[in-house]
Amino acid sequence: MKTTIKQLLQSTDYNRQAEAKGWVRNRRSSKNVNFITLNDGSTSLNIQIVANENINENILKEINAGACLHVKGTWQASQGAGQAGELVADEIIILGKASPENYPIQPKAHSFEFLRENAHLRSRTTTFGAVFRIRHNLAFAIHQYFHQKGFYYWHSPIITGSDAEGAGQMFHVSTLPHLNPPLTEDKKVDFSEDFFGMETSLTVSGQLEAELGAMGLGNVYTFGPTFRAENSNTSRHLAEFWMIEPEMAFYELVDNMDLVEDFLKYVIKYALDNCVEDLKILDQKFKEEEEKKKKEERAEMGLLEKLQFVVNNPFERLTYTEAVEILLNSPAHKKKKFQYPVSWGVDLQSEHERYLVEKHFKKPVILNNYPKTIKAFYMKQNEGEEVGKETVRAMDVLFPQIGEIVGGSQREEDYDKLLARIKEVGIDPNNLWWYLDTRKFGTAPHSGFGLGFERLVLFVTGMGNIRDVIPFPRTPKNASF
RNA sequence: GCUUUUUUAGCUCAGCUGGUUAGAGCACUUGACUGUUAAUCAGGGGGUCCUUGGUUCGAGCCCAAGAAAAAGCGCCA
Repeated sequence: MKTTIKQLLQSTDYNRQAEAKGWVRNRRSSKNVNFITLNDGSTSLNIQIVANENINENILKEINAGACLHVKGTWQASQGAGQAGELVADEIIILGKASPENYPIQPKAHSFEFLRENAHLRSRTTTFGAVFRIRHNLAFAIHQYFHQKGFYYWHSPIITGSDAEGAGQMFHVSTLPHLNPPLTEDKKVDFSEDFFGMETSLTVSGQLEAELGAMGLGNVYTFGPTFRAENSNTSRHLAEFWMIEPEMAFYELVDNMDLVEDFLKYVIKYALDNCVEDLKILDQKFKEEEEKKKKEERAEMGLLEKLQFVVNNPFERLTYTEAVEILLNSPAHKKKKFQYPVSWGVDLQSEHERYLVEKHFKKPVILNNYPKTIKAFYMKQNEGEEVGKETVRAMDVLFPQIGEIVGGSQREEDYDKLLARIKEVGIDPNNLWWYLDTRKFGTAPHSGFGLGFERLVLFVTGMGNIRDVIPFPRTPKNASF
């Protein structure tokens, strides 16, 4: 097995033979000595290779940024100041050349837009190396958290025949010919001729299937790709993203809120404990980006400070009704600063959520018990409420800068109420017979939530655009790589 | 999808009121330099000014249409 640069850098066992393989970040030369900065992705830190006269000049010429090297030499304490150890090369083998005139990644700061257009190479940069290592660690922490809690990883299908949740426009999945597909008698596409014998799409949510799992296994979670064909052009939306959806039998809304808070704190703490080097790099990058902004638009905390704060402070919990009260009494409302008017019953806009999180409470907020009319059909209806003021047991977790990071609810377990609500919103109950069956046979109170994985990564890395926290982003008009 | 902004060298950008041969830093290249840290110093090469059409004696600059990108909004995770 190969030794990584991370392992070598941790070693103080000097004056021994060692090897390193990686990609050249930079080469500096003077008359008798060359210094090569090499990185293999195992850590954000680079290793310094010292190449003396014994290395052939023709080989040195091919050691340009981007080239891949295998270096054999002596690991020794560094004579220079920037690093503890350095690898003095006896032999350098060029595994892969990189033409210096064409290789796009230079040893300098590039814009995120440029690197997005070079997404196939951006994992070789310091920032993106850090982002993707943190992304991995967060994914691992999520699995570890649920595993420790006795949850089962439940694989909900990616191709689905149900268009029930109404979470967004769906991508169709079909093997029928685009031109002249088979038609039914009333001139519609005849999906009975299609691969699955029915109209199918990519999933917009694994929740309904997760509920089925929870009704047998108790506590389950999904963690998989999710697809929404919405023409959303923002720094917080992707057409293909990864979502975590735990679903728990015998959880009431308050248990759901307890879980989501504990869960978010756990995974953020995991990153703080296990991604120190990478977070320091991003903390620095965050500082630089903030300095470009106007003073009034700058964040109050640095990245590391913000993550510590979230881990160490309780989230604010309040009902939708209380939130509306706060908004109505806010100076922003009185001075008519809100673009969208607030009143009980309207869906809160980004500006309202931001006001609550960033101005009023200055901490993560869990909003709960929303009006029934603005939430999905499967949410549990509260009882004994005034007509026109009915609420459901929904909860959204709002984070500073990100907005809604989690949406969840206690589910309606009453068969009659659920069926009535399904009909009310215009869904054909026949399409959801399997979902309704869980309420028919041994129904149980249960709850769950959905976490947008990239929004979590966005928050933890402090990056500004969700397209920069997934290796190959899919957005409207972009499916390259 | 809507609003605003942007598009000039490989990258990041400047380009005045429309006026001769479009500039800078970095990168690249050649050379110098006894240990550098995005090394430094000196020389050199490098342009479909996003596209199409228009106005004008003359357009990187003005007008129109289109494309792409970014920020904000909507939809949401």
